[in-house]
Amino acid sequence: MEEERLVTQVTPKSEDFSRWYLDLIRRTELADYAPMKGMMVIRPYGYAIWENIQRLLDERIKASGHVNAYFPLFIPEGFLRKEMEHLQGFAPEVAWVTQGGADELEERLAVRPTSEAIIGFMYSKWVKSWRDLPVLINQWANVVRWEKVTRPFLRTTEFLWQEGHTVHETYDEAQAETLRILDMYRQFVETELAIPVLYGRKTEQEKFAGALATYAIEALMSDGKALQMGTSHNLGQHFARVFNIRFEDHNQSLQYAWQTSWGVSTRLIGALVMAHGDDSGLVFPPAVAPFQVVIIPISIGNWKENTLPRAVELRSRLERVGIRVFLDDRSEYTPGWKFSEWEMRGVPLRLEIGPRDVKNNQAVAVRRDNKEKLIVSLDGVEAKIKGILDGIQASLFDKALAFQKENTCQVSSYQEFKSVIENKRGFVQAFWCGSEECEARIKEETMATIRVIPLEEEKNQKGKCIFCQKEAGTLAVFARSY
RNA sequence: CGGGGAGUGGCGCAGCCUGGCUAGCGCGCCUGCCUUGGGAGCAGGAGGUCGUCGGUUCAAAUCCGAUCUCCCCGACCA
Repeated sequence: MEEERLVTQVTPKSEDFSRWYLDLIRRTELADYAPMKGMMVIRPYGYAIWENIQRLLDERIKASGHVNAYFPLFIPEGFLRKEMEHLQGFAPEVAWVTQGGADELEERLAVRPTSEAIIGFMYSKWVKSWRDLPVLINQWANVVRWEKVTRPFLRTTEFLWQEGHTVHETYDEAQAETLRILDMYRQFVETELAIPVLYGRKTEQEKFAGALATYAIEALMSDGKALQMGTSHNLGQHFARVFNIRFEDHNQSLQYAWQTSWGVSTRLIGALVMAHGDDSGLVFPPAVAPFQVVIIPISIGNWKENTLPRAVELRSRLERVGIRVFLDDRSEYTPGWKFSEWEMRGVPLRLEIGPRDVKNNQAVAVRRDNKEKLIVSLDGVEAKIKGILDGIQASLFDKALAFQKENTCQVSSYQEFKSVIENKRGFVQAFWCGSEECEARIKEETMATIRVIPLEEEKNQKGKCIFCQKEAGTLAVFARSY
């Protein structure tokens, strides 16, 4: 009880999840509101997480044969108009540049909401032969979507992301790439962010505007709502046909190319907050935490002479083995204040060093995830800390997985479906006949949408549609979502 | 974009209905002393043209209008 009162500037999570989320983000300095609608500043503590995400994901992107490039921020209106479904999907949220300096532009420029159009145009110039394929390019960029409703990290007018854009000879290759990336995202999110995901195909209603098929990873936040964390699209030949991306194949026949695109965004930071955070604040998995360890010297007596040097030494020992450490040697705050502060900021492991510890050649380690306290000898401390951090990473995932399992259920009647969505939330598996009407009516009546049709469920399933009772071959996963 | 709520020092709020003298309070911040193993104490101090623009009035945080931003609930979305 007393402990929960420590963080007085943040609404408790159990009391009001939405306010907890917003309070926490500002109080811990992940982000702050900018004065323009829907825009935010990602502050250094939040941006550090993005840099870790970038570094770790970029490694995976490159390891799978992709290279980085950069395309223009602006897209001529005519380019967006080429693919009708794409245009219709994005038109309501495109920001336009109509003027350059004092002169009105002849053709207005879209601030990219996504880059398929401009990249499609460039690819048509670069792809001529089967020997040019595959093209495997990724870009790290910002995009702008003029959304009606915004929320820090989850949906902002401008956001940062990576978008991969590939070109292939055949449908099969494009489809293989689409699924390979989906799996890469799954592994990345589960390994580095410690968030378990469901993955599968999106319905026609939910797919990317202009794609043949969209696949996504979806995770459950701790309020029981789902969050789409990444998407991978098989674009088919839609963009190739309108941008004329053609190549001569092995038989000297001219073919339209097959494409994919895929992305994850700064939304992942919001997911970290909502998936792992608790009443004491943020809880970051060590893999992406801005600081993995915070060292707090216990300031008693002439601690600057006796204790601080040991803390400094400990910091360099840990840094030498690649651990991100912050030594909080500020004398204006008490140790107790620092404990709470760094707990709120989600640092995975706290190391306390006081006179007792100096005498015994040890430190007191306190895990953020379970508040467990343990004495760690400074002999071989590097390996021990690494071991603890690995343990935290693993147990955060296990905890989130247990939560996901507890909050996933299969229902067989519409009554049950409505009751679970209304009261317990979480993922709800139910048979669906495949009709858009049933999907739409369910959404209208329950606010739940089909998050994914799990890959392994796509075949060999038989049941009755939860809504219309007709024969259904698809076991879909429904949830209310962000 | 529709419905509702809200903008007052960094944060959380009071004051507004019923206009009036120096715009208050808690936390935070600054200085000093003293403390420091779970958000210490005392003393002194700084900081606000009350979101913005306009109107009414002798006089506006307060009344009226417009506008910007935030939050909640819906329609749209990474």
